[in-house]
Amino acid sequence: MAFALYDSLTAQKRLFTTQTPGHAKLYVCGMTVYDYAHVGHARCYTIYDVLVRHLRESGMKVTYVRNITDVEDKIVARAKKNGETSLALSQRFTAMFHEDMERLHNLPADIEPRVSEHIPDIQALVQRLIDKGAAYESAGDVYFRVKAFPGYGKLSHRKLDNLEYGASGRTTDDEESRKEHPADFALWKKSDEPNDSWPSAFGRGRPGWHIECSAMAMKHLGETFDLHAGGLDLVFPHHENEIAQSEAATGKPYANHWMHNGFIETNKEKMSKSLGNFFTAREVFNYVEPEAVRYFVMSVHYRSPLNFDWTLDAENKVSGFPQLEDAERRVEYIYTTRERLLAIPSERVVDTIGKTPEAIQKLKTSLQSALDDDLNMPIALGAVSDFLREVNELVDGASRKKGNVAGSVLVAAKDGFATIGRLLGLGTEDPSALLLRIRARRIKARGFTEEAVEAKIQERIAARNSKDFALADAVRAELSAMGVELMDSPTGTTWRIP
RNA sequence: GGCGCCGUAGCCAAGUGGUUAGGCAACGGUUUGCAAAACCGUCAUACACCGGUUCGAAUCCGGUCGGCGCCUCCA
Repeated sequence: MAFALYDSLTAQKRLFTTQTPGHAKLYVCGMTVYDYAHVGHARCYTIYDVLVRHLRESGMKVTYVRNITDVEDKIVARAKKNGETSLALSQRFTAMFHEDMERLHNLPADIEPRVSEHIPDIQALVQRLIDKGAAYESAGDVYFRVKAFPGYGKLSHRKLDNLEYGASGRTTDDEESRKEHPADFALWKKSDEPNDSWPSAFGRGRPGWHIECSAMAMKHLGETFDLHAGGLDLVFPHHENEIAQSEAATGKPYANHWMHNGFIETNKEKMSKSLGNFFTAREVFNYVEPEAVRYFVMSVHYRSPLNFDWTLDAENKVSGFPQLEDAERRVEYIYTTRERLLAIPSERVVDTIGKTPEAIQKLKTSLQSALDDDLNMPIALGAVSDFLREVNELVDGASRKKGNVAGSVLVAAKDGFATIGRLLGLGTEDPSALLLRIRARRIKARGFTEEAVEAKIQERIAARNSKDFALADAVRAELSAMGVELMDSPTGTTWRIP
């Protein structure tokens, strides 16, 4: 395996290597659980899911650590507002997060450390930094001394002198006055929130904003591990600070490879909580299959921005998501094709070794080489398209008069779907269940019932049986106006909503 | 002010020194009582603009225009 992956630290694509041969240790920054996962989170964790799947398919053992940030100001604030404890709030949203991930077909992380369960580790790391002179106490807070770490800025490729302090307008003068240098950042914050602060050698308080990831990553993966990943917005300051505090503490390299995914954008703006221009994943799941979101995410390279729009109805209510609907049609194509393949009757399968079409034969190689090249999922989807076309062609061949398919080719096609499922997490559900679910949702959205459609179809069948094609066509036109498309086949009439 | 990213056919989107990306839409065909689905073909000698390097540039270099991100909340 030769997996080339863009590394944010060296700003170039380079071979992904592991410290322990055959064992990849990954840390992905997880969610702060005070709200539902939004579409941006869906993108991010789907990308890293494909990364993990790809490494495993390549024969690697993978330890995938993705934390849950359950100690944070926003959680405290939201819990207070709701009149509940931070723990109750964060546990609820952690469960929701897991649910969303499962619906997206994202595999669970191997280890999912929570900040609340690592307070002693965090405190020990802070103490270690104080002991080394890389951190200092100031009015009950503890700050990291950026001047103590010469490599500060190496990830985000910026120099300390060039930072425009307070550019975000979020720091307070009060806090600034407690720091030696404006770029110094808090490792421990003085606090006496009843359920959200802990006693420590440096006074009662809670962890700062970046220290938790360093503590948890090093605890579960060691002081140096293979890959650290997260959204592009974490490069600075979050990951920069993680490097600083970790390497200052250990004197060793922290992560050997850094990977960052691009944003979801809407109206050419980053989708973010602060701009309020976001949709939660589960809101979107009401309009399309979660797998359509997965497909959508994979349709663009992971470092590029991904544009996301929605349409509004006459009452200014959200009526749909065009890109996701396109993606859903592709997902339907995957399932329709698999359904057709599985429906080939056994008498059409001949017990011979046939010539397997190239796109079926080479599917796995194509997918792996696409992913080996900086996790190029659009190329992988291109290979999937080629594969599906060939599968349809062989299904067509098998259903023609006197047509058949060689058993070996059928096996290869089925294997192809299994590979797509394992590697990309697509096409793994029961085809007819999924297709019927989509249809049911769409007919409902159009304001009709399945029963009404079925009744019309019966009407048309009667007309056809009596060779009244004018009436049959009239019914077809009527259904077409309702958005229903009929498909006549030797085994009966089926319908769909395109 | 500093750092960085992007601009590819009607649309989405790969590629990034010479060789088919892929998808959607549209149109033509095979098939069908008519359709749909599926498949085949066309659209496609496209790469923001201006210079330069090169036998050869969408790709490298310089500049211009347009869009975006980060510079202590974000995935």
